[in-house]
Amino acid sequence: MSEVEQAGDTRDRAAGRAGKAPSTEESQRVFEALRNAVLDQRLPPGLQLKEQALADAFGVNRAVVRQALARLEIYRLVTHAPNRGVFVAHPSAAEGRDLFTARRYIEAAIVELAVERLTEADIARLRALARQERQAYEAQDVRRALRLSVDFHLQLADAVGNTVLASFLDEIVTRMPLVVLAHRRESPPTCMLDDHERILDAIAAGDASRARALMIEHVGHLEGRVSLDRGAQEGDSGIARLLGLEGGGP
Amino acid sequence: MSEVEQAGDTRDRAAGRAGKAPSTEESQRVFEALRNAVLDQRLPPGLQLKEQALADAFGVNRAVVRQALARLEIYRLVTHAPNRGVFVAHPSAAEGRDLFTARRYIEAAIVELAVERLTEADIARLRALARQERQAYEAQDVRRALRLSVDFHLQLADAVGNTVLASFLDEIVTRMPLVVLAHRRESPPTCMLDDHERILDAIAAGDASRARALMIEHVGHLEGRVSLDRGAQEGDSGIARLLGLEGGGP
DNA sequence: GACTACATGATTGTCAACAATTTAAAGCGC
DNA sequence: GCGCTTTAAATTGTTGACAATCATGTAGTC
Repeated sequence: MSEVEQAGDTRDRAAGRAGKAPSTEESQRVFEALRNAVLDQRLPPGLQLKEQALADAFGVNRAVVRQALARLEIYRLVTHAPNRGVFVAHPSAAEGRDLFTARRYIEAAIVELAVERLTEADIARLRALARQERQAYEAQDVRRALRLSVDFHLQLADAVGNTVLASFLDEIVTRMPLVVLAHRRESPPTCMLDDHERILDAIAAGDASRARALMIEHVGHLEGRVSLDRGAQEGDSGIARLLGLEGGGP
Repeated sequence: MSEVEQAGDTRDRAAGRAGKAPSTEESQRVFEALRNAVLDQRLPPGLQLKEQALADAFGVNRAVVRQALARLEIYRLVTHAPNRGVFVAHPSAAEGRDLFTARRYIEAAIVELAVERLTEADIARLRALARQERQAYEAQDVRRALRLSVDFHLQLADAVGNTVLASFLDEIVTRMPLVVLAHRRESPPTCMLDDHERILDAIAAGDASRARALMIEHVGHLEGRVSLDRGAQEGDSGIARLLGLEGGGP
């Protein structure tokens, strides 16, 4: 298995944690495909997902697609307008803020538990992952780096062993890409090349409060990449964004 | 159904937070009915939920029931065995521990935010709720008290205003009754008559760390009502419990 | 008597056709 | 040309029937 499949592997395991449900197996396949598309930011917010088109594309029945879409809706990845169809979600700024706030608490809890529960093997594995990620960044392969970054967070949660917290984090990171797409700012990314490795250092050293502080700071770096200012572009239907009319201050 | 509908009001609002999805409206109804049944501990873990029977009972199509069951599965309220059916979930001791651990972190986060964000009106409303709950306890109406207790936690999360954390707490408290059913211990309930009111006092006083400590202690009281000892009855199929053969030490 | 093989009944999974609703466009009067 | 009504296409929502799978009970054999 090459590197791409390797990343895909961990992602499927992560998906398995949040939405274990092997429902009908077919709908599971469709669900994960769409979910991965969201994670890779291939689906623009607001896009309509038509049942028949998806059924044809996946070679399945409309009922199967319907079930997959229903699950996507529960994870807030799509919104369902009765009698009109389902559309890729367009999270509001408020929703984005809530997600980041929740993420800070969840990730803080995870690193706190990580200090107690992680084995040497876990740390070694995560270190390798973080190294791969930094190499990808240095090689300008942003796509792969982003993927590895997500995998790092999910695998850390996985290693801690709390299935509930892991599923919560999984839901959060799955919804994040849509927030980024909807509220991206063109400012340069804040320095966060070795955030993950420094967090691992603190965990390995058994320094819970430092690990916690570093993780919260790290989430802050991520949040810096989007603009979720209160009242900025609240409640618009997205047409302004689609036409590139955003960014104008009040 | 007088009482049921009464409590159903606040409960439905809580459900609306977690699973907004008005999918087909019909399946929403079925979903909430089953969810409320779990919350009231009317469904014994392990019970099979047959599609046709539910469809007849609710006067809807099997497809509608199917959709509702799929959502219940995502919330881990039921487990789905392919080609065999869905059964009321039977959470393991490990799952119960994970739920309580996660709950401590989530509730701690909520009270921390509550100190900053709650208005006087919020606190007054919650105080009234807590008082009702204590009166119910004193009147020996355990059922109603339990219901009001759940409502207190959900409404507190609601008042804080973070939809993500609120939905996480909602999922946790919804799954709790099954844990209690599966791992109840007959020990007397620890004193927690005025836990909620004391937490409110700390919040009103702006004492975040005290509110946090009280909430964590409160969750500890709740956890004391079940026995989730490691390795106690791990992985059994539930037959021992059904026959009343549990409780024998190793 | 215990175990295996088989037949039966029940339940879930899949599917295509039909009905209801909405969106878009064409037609028409002003 | 503009606005309203009517018509048509496209899409979602619903229903029932059919196929696949599994549990149960029965007969047969060692």
